Amino acid sequence: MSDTALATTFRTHLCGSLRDEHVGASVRLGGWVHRARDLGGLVFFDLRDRAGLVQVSVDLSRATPEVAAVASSLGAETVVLVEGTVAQRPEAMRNAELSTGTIEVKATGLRVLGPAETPVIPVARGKGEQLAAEELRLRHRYLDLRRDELQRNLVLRHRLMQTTRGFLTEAGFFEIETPMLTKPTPEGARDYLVPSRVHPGEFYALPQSPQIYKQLLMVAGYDRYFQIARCFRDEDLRADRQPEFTQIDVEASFVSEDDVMRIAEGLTRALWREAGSEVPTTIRRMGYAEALERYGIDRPDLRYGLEIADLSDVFRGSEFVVTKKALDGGGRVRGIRIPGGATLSRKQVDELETVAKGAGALGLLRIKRQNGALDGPAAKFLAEGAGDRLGLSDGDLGLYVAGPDHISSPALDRVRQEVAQRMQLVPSDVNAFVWVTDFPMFERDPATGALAAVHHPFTAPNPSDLDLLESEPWRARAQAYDLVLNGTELGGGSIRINDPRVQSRIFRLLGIDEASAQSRFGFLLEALRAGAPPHGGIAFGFDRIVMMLAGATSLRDVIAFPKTTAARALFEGAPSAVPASDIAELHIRVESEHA
RNA sequence: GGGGCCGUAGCUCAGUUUGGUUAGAGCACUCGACUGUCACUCGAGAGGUCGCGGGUUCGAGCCCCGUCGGCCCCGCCA
Repeated sequence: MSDTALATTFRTHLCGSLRDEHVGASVRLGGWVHRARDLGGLVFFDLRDRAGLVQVSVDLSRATPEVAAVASSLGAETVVLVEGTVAQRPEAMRNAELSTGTIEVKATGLRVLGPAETPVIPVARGKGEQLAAEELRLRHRYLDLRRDELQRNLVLRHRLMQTTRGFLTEAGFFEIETPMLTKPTPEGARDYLVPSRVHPGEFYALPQSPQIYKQLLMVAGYDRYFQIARCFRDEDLRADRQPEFTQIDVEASFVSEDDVMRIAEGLTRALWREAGSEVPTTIRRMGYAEALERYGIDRPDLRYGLEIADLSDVFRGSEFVVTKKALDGGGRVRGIRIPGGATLSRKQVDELETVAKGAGALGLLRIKRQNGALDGPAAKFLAEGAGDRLGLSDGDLGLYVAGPDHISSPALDRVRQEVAQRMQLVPSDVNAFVWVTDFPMFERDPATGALAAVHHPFTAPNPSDLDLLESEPWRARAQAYDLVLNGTELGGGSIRINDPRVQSRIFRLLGIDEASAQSRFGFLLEALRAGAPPHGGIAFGFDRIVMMLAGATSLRDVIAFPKTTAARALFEGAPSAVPASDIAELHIRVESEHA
């Protein structure tokens, strides 16, 4: 954006974009006083706007009394109008840390446009000075947002948004908005509910995602749709989870999994490029089963090895009680080999065991090879020569979990991640993208034993597994895919069911009877009966992508006005109580928690 | 719903282990000095509900109980 375009009645240029080429020019600038240095007869101050900082100097002996008075009483964060001339700085007075450091503006006019109280949290921070507490940063967000770091993040967010629009528009997608006041959904995350004034006792829900609407748009023939959609989920927060968040929501008709993945890769490539990074030309794919087998998780971090291996055979026949019990019970013994791990102390390995136990494992078996010999509680129970099949080289440590896969996989996943972090095996400059495919259609609710959709109930089964749906539903694979980067899920999607008969079968399997399906998803079933093209799509977690590309550690640093971990907005103080009359009008009653 | 950490001057923190005189420091702020600074420098000064409530004690920033707020994690997030 050129300065000419940003010139206004008040200003001719932006502070941060002045350069040597402007030397001699008369300029008018508006901005915030970043920091002032009053030397007595000479006052310097740094003036800040969205483009950056520029130094302004005021020679009090030559200034008018009015200008001199303002210059010697400048408080931080005051908004001022500066008139002056851009001048080259003397050689020795240049500041290499500023992009405007070779010049300064010699002020002839200086006026306060917006007086400012001393900021309650500092905007200008000294080198090495701590950031104010996050609570205060959120409470006084307009001050925190003035900081260069947050401005950079939000500008990047803007650019990524425009890149998304540009790329998808170019690819033939239409940006179409869907309602924010929608129908509550009984499963999935908890809904944010909005009471209806006109319909006593009835509620809207804020959308958890525009899922059904985008399918309706496909039925309606729009063929390719996208939306940068705000979504809401009333669940507890995390550093990477906000109650209201933004998805890049994409859906297309007459597509296969490959088509959606190709489009998604193109978008990802465009986004990463906009942020100055590259995505490999081909993104590898890995089946869900393989991901769980080798990494213990469906979103593996492939920046490092430490793969999980099945060592059941090595332990089979051993009288070691832990492994024997697991193997006899139909479980397995799986583990990871840590090259050079024999140097880990007893205490360190105990801490890894705590991690494994935290994930549900009963314990963490350890065997190390030192000076050729195997050492560890289970080692002496191994049959002659069996230990060699553990694949441990001298100095290695093997860590094993015995038991059923649903215990050992998550436990080994966490151990693997912990080891990688502690032993600094995670390269900082590698982007390991992977598509995880062939998710199962269903999983069992551990409490009730009932089938639940892994993805969502509109996900299409793999055509070759259609016959398994009723007989062995847990073996049926879905046409679903997740894009994973460095162990983080960037987005996920699926081919949807476009045959109403298949949709009914899935509902039945999920224990949703005809009447309930009709009342909950009737409008979708009806639409599918009206002639639905094969369609599918994907949704990306936009905030999370911005966070990664900005190098931020919290979603709050890439959202202008985020909520706290208790889902409060500290600046405006939401949520808040409302007048009793407003509540009465909505036909609802508030009960005290301790009534 | 559960676990952990944190809350002392406007801001960042020390002081809490072992209760004891008037609660400190740096930055910011106010006043004064200073014409080449860029985290300006120098001198002086002002600034405190130790988150809040209750308890123990002759005495509580410090110990105990409760509560509010923030952050991190588990559960939860089709």
